Amino acid sequence: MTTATVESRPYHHGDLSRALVDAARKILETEGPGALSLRAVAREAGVSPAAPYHHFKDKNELLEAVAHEGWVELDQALSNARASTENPRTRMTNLGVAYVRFARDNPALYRVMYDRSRDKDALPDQLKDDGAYCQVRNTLAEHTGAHVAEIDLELATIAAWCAGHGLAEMISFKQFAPLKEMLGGEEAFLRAVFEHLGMFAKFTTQD
Amino acid sequence: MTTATVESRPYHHGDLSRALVDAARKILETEGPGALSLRAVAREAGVSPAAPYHHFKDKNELLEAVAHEGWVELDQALSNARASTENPRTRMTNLGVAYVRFARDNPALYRVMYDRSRDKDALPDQLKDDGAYCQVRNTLAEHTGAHVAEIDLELATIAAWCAGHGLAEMISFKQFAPLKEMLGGEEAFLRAVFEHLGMFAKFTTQD
DNA sequence: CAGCAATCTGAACGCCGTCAAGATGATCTT
DNA sequence: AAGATCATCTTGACGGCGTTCAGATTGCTG
Repeated sequence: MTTATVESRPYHHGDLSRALVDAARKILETEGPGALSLRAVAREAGVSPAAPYHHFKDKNELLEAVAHEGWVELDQALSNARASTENPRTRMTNLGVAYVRFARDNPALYRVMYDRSRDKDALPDQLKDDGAYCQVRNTLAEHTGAHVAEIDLELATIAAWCAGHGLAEMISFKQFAPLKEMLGGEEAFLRAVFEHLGMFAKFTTQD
Repeated sequence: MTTATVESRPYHHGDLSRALVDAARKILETEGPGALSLRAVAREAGVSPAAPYHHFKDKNELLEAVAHEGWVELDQALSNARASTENPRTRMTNLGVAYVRFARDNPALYRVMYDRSRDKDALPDQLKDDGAYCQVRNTLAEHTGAHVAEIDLELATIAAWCAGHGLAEMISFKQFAPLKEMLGGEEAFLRAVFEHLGMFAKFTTQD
């Protein structure tokens, strides 16, 4: 038996680490973060409650693996958004929309990603090197040109990131439903909020 | 015996609801959200694990009471910030700084507040009537004058709120430490990020 | 094939949220 | 003042949780 996608070692199970992360993500999607217990993950993967401990130090480490996958996929979403936009004037807003849409489409995953970050008081390191955060900064740099100080670029990126995160966490709030309808849908609402931030255009004329 | 601050009825305990909320907040402050169990709260209040159920339907309802207190205190913090600033040019930024400072000074409480909101997909209703959210909108209205459409005002308020929330959740991230130091402290960093949003000034010249 | 190390199981510990049944004691009626 | 009533609190229990550990199982190495 033991037919499975072999990554590095075909163990008893095949590749239990992989299966556990998949099981966790399935539970997250279908039942939400509240139902994600280590025992439930093990159950979903068809394995005893203690088995995960041979692959992850504890529950937290499993969740970090899940969160890592989330960040990778967010990277890709932003890359796609950036590549698919020609007009530089709307590129930044499109990036923001793509960010929020990722969070809206994967709410439980997004929550796990930030819960891990908050517990560590740090975003994943790769974000700053070549990840999603860097995509925002580069797009911002394209838009503003070369006459902008490094520190201003950094601060504007942080500001944009914060706005995106805030909107991502609030986009589903009931209070915004009438406004969404008035503007013709969630997409339009999103775009409108981003444009009212005015942060990207204003940025260059700051001082 | 039974000497205690009587609110509506002097019960066996005195006022256990009050004591439970206080105990919960104490645990939140001293041990963080992870340590906040209903049993620990009961223990802290010197009462059996089942006692809380005569005052709150379940754990969630107790946390909602805690969150409610948090929103009230956030209201007050924003009121104070608004009242203490004369210069209308810096009023909006000061409001944002006060918001983030509240979150930084009460991280566990702030987290409970938003966790409850996310579970209900709604901010507390009073926010829209005369609470903190309304303070932001009013300050924004002062700043922009009367020639602004209602919907633009609303969108700008949402944008500001999202930015504040995002920054509140990220302010403690390690990645920002060097930038904080470079700018001369967390306060200056905060102010700089808010100013780079440029959202308030840009708002009037949007379209 | 023998031994070893990696992997998995089963059972246990203490903690959790919650509930039902009973004890306690304040209040209300008469 | 006495007794009934009812909100309040305790005790004890249930199942689920994260985690650990001793032991069974399995694939790899020599």
